[in-house]
Amino acid sequence: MRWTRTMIATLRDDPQDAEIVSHKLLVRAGLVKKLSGGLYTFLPLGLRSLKKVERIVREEMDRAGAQEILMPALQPAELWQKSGRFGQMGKSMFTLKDRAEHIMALGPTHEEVVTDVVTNFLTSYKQLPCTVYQVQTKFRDEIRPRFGLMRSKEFIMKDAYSFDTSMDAANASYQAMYDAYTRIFARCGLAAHPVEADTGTIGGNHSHEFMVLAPSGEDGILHCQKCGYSANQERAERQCPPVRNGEKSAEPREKRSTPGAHTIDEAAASLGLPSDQMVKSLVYVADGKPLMVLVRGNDELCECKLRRLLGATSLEMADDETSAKFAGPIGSIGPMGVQIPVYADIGLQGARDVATGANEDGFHMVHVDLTADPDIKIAGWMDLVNVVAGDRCPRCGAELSIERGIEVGHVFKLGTKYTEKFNSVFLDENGKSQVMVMGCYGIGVTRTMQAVIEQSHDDNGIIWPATVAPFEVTILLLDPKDAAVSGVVDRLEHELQELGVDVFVDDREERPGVKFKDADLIGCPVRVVVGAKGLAKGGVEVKLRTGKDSDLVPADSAAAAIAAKVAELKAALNQ
RNA sequence: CGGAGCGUAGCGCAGCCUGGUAGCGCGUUUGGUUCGGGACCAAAAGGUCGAGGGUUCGAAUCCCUCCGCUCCGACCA
Repeated sequence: MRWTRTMIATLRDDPQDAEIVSHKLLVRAGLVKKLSGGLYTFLPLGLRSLKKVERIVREEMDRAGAQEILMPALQPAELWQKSGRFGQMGKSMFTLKDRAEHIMALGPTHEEVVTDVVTNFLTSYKQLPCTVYQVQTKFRDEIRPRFGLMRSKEFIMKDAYSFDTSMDAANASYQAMYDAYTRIFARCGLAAHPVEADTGTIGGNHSHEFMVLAPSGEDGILHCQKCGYSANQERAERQCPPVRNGEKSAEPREKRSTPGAHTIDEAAASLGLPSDQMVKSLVYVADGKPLMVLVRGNDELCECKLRRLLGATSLEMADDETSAKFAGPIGSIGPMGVQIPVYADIGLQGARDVATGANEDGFHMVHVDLTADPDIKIAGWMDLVNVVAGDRCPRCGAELSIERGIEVGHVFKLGTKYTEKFNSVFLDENGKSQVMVMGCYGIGVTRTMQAVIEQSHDDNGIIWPATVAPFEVTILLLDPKDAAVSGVVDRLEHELQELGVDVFVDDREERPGVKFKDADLIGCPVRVVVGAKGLAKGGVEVKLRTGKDSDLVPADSAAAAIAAKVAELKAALNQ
């Protein structure tokens, strides 16, 4: 392909609306063009990379024994009502009506459709296990699209679904996908780390996310250097330090004046207590119902854990008015005598002498015994806190560290959540009807492509891994008007194509500096410079995007040498 | 949706406070000189100043409403 016949516009300046480096580069290198918030056109260069990621995904899915299918993006709402997710997904699902006034949805994911499909086809244990997948555009009405392709309203996802006869068999299918994912990301040149994750609205009981570490990542990942435990902050656990109780336990509770103290730190200072002997009491409203949560003074509540444990769709902190109505003014809340359910973090179990708000502005209560106090009713003890760096590993007790990550893939063990609702049964060896066990597996293909850039770039531009670069080789035609030079380029281009190399020629009538800068920006792995100067010295100059110096290679043997180099680069990633 | 910011040429921005001729850099077109890491000179094309309303003799500028975009939070591949 030739630059002058390709729709590429490289930009010198960073786009005004891009924040993270991969988003800037995506736009500057002319890979995508924004149509509107969360909606992007893939330009020729960007599409080529995207297709390469897709190809790797397909190869690995096929290798793992999955079959490619293609399901409709447009789906009847009834399917979603059947699974019970219509309300749950409602806000983030694009819905519309057809001319007969039937409510339709643009698929944000396909558990419902696929379960409906296979229920008709998979009727015997002899057909199982079965895994199907598709590469398709998904639609999600994101609350806040962000960072270019990272979180967009329309994106390309590879979604796979496995169906098995038993939990054990399902675990094997899960493992096969897990292994395929590991290979897919490695082949894309990405370091993606599997971490234990929250299953969210997809459901099921066990899942792993594949995370690309990056400061711009939207998730926190807790990691243990010692034993290798890794988990998304949304679900990470910890070994809890013992509760700090007072010197003299079980004294009668006592109200103390704490004028002006509204934060834990202020109250702790006022009472002369350490913050981990304080109890933080928070009033929330979950699906319209008020409740109270208690965590240690030095801990943060993890709202997503609370939401999951309550099974709530909406969850927000109560406003001042609501808080005062059911407990006390914000800043002085406590669990004594409240008429709403109170849930406490497991880290507070055994707390016999702690301090809380007194439900009265300017007062706190000390010597509070959470278990024995007759005025305190704990509806449930749950893991509710946000685990942070410095907390102890739940497995081995070593100190946890935290990093940011981009979620490029997510694998779920779903159990029978969907297959039961859709009555997806098969006949086993004994002719007995059984419900299939399901798993689902997603890769954000467009996001993966951007994650590659996020992880692999320098000040000059993108550094594409050879497997997913829009082109493997860029030839810079430095003196387009020189017939000898352009003759060499024509031949080299042709020879490389014959050898199966993706080659791109910058044939613009630009000064060399411009071409060098753009070549670095676009970032193809091998750069070949063909110019009068080089030819006079005896050949063409071959340089890797990652390297510093270029090799002078005789024009006649250049194609073979370059093709070998490309093959080597790809082999290193594909092993 | 809550909080913050922005919207002026394809891109990046100034002008707005203090109302009066629509401006700069990059890019684009033409001509010339250049030519190995984002050249220079000259000429040119390109604008409903996000939209609507109001104030005013006069609005990019002041006021109101709406829309869009970006950032922080909840959602997620």
